[in-house]
Amino acid sequence: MAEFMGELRRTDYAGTFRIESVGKEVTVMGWVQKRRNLGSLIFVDLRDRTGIVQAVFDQATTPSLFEKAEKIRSEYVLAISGVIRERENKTDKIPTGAVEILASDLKILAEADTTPFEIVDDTDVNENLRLKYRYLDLRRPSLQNNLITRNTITKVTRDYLDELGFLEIETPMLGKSSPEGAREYLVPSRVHPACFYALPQSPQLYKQLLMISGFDRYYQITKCFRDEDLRANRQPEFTQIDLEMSFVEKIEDVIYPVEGLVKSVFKKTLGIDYGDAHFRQMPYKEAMERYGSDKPDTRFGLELVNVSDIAKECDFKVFTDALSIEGPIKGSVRAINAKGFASKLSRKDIDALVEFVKTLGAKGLAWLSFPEGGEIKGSFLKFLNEDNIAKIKERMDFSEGDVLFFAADKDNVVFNTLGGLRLHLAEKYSLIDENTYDILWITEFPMFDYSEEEGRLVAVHHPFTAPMDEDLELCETDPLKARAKAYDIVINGQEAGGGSIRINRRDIQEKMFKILGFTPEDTANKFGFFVEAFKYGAPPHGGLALGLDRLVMLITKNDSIKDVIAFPKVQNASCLMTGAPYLVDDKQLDELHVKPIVKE
RNA sequence: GGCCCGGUAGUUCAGUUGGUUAGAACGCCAGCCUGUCACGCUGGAGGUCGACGGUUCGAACCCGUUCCGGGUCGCCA
Repeated sequence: MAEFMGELRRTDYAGTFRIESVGKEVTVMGWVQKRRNLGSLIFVDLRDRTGIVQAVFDQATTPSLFEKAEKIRSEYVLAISGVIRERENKTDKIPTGAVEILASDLKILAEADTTPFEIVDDTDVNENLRLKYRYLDLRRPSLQNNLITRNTITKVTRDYLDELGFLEIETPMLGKSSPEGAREYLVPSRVHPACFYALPQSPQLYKQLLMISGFDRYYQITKCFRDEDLRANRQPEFTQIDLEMSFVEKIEDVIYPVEGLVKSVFKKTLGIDYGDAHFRQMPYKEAMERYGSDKPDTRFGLELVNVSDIAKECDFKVFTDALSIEGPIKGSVRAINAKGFASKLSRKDIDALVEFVKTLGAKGLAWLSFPEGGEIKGSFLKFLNEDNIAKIKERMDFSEGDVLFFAADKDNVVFNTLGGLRLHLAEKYSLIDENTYDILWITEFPMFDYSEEEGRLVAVHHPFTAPMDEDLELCETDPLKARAKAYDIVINGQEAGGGSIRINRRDIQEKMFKILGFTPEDTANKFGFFVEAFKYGAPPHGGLALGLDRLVMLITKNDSIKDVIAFPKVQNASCLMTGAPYLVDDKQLDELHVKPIVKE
């Protein structure tokens, strides 16, 4: 039977004892990691969030206590009192391995059924089961440490931003649906039939309004919601470190303080000191052309090279067709050189890569292989003449041992294909040094993108993003070439955050709405209160949001966002532990004016 | 919505011409054991082979459907 704590109170955490602790009278409380019963000597490993300490129960000296200890099983909750003494046999497997507690009192605070899986750090238990019993999975030290690191990061963030005069201000969870952007979670209103709140995709509008209110520097560590499909690094509810600053105009006005924050986080969590140098900035165009991605992983090569001019001279229809594509997005032929891969890639491997790129939207992948001491071979060699090959060799630095991959299509498809291929190759052939952090800014994003689906221009960032001063005119004359004062911070090929300088001049804002095809009526409907606010004195402002979960993931070197969130959801946005979302009573639906689904 | 992968004791897995009573390891239970720390030794319990249907004398295995989960593409201003 479980007992009360009585007079016992914890004096120390289990993981804190060292050889210096010898002689100390202590009381520890925690869970049983392991019990080893040797007959008339019992060892109990007691675990709390700081670590494990061994307690000893000796039948010869404390027979009644020993009898009680015989009942102990894994994951029982115990209070153990005793004196710290040096171990006869020390171990360096745990930090407390030089000492142990000679138990003089024991209280069984809670018994425990056998857990559905063993609580050990290096587990290969199925994730579903662990998520169903998330509270048990969270007992594992690695997950505890992830959440402890997460706490360190938010603490450092608050300290750092507070130091710079930022105010933490909360904004509503129940807001108004805004039509652009990600799909929103909606909450039906009881008192307003047929009306819905939307959970925020981000506090974007509110934080800009706070600037208009004069709060000057705002931040918030807040939940955001997006009703889109999940990925390894994407959850339906996630946390952003969201900030906004007034009286900023250049991107550096925002970027530099954020760099300071990121550096502070890396220093306090990993001890990595980035010094005073700024993170490097790479224009969007360069990122796309060199890496085929706006979130490039620059820890390895395999860079893209434009070979359109050479391809134009070939008789290869795939190339010439791609190059004759007309429309807002032009076609191109680009290639990457997998240096030294000729011996690594069999014909079968290459065929697999061709299949792989088809999942990225490519129609195919042309290739040339130059084996050591052999002849060049490849999928379209017969369409190349001597001159073509010579030019390719020179442009691509193509020599013995190399394999070239060519993609020919619209630019966006080519970038996606080769960008995806280079990541795939890097991962498959371990080209990345996992112990380094590569941090850079991507800048000069385009203002607009052409949506084939809607047949119009759409804002790449959002409609309140300021254009670069020198591109103001381009917005009207050649909008797809206009660049924005927008920036993303990219860490190890992951978008860790992004933001922009906002438009605060009404004339420019109106121009943007016009280019996006919003009529004054549209504008009033979609952003009425927001646009109106700008009439009453909006300071120049800008900001950014960092994805806290992704930041914690990167710093704790986890591949899955679930590992850094206490109670995450699975791919279909359900929670395996609680069963959410679930059916509700018809009565509840009725109150909310929502009709139950009638099953046929 | 598309594509790929997975589902067999509590857990991780094995299980081929389709053929007795479906195995192993760990965990669990019991007994023995005073220096273990992956304790050891002996014994034991534990299975709707995800579900449904079909083929067959006979299905964990073959076929179909379906459910659950993972990854990814679309999507994510």
